[in-house]
Amino acid sequence: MGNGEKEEHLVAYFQNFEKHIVLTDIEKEMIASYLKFWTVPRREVVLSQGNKVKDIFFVVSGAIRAYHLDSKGKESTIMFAVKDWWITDMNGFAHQDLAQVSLETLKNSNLIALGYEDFEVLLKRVPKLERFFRILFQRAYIREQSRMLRQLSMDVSTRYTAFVEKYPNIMAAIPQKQMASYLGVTPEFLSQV
Amino acid sequence: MGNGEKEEHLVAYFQNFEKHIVLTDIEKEMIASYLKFWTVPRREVVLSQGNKVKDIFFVVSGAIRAYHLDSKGKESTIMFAVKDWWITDMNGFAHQDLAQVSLETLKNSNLIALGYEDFEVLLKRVPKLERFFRILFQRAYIREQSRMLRQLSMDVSTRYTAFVEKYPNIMAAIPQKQMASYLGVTPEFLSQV
DNA sequence: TACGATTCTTAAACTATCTTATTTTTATTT
DNA sequence: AAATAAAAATAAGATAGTTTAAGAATCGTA
Repeated sequence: MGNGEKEEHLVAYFQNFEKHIVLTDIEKEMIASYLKFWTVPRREVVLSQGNKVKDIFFVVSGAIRAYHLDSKGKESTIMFAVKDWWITDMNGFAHQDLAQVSLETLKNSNLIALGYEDFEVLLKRVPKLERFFRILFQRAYIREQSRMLRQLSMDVSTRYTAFVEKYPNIMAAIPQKQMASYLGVTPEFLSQV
Repeated sequence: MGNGEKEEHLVAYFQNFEKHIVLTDIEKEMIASYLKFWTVPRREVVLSQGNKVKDIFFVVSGAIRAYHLDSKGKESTIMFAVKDWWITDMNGFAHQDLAQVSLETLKNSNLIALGYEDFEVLLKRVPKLERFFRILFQRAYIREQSRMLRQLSMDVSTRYTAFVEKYPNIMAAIPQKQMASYLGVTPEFLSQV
């Protein structure tokens, strides 16, 4: 990847921060020095269930899915991330534990990775980032809670419709099979619905 | 409520902050000046679905349940909070929207309430709090994501066992009926399990 | 401590969703 | 463009969870 391309990706990265906080050029430089730029082909696993979680990823372009594989081989999709989303196994990342999910690209993707130690260092050196991630996690929490509410109170077809309305761009990026494992039903049943 | 009692509750409040950050006496005083001390009897609704969400609550003692009521009258329990937990309708609170859930005490409870405007002001005046709430929401996000994983990948009895192991103290505080509406099954079925 | 209200249990009939298997359609690679 | 692999649709029998209803146990308040 050329340097010009990296610059482009950095712009997207900082635009994301600047939705909630204002960074000086010096702060941006400092942050940039910790980042890793990944170019990943379609269907590649960037984090494997059972392994230590090293990084949190920002999706510059492409799409990623987080899924869990249980002992019977059943897949459960925990999350999708497209352009401008952050994703990792948050439990493993925050507590430096093993991953409960795998992360796999759905398309050729450009990611920006930030290691756990570097994340912690950056929060200390650029305290403004605490605010950014406070808002990010607050929103993530709200999203998950809303999802659980839909899961408990709506039937499959209503849940499907709600998801499509809320995230049309994600919808477009994924096969129905994975949608089913996100909604908690079999692909065969979703197909009928 | 006497002033000595309020002092006691404040101690619990600040001990909670001090799990993640260190506050000076001046900061504590400033924070305290924004707080509201509520004493609420059992089975009282402190936030009603459809109303504006004014406060975020810290549970000093007692227990609270957050539940949603759908058009068919079916209850879905979104969350329980016992001693030392924070609770509100986070979506309504953060976006100053209407509540999607009601909050009801399960026992006589002592709560500390913080209004939305005051919450925002405090984050500006005591920026350390951004770190505290970043960690709080990060953990809340992890919790919700783990719950969804259990919901998708485990059957009812495994989910029940997992919950009891994870939150034995919450378990003790709630009727099985409400547990069922948290797990997403009927009380009759949970009873068989 | 006793009354009324709430919660828990049990059971039978019912329904939504799952499983498995087969066919058709759509993507991806050669 | 053909060949191959993956995904979606369809259908029938199996199962997990629901509904309804009635009796037993427990809890909270008088």
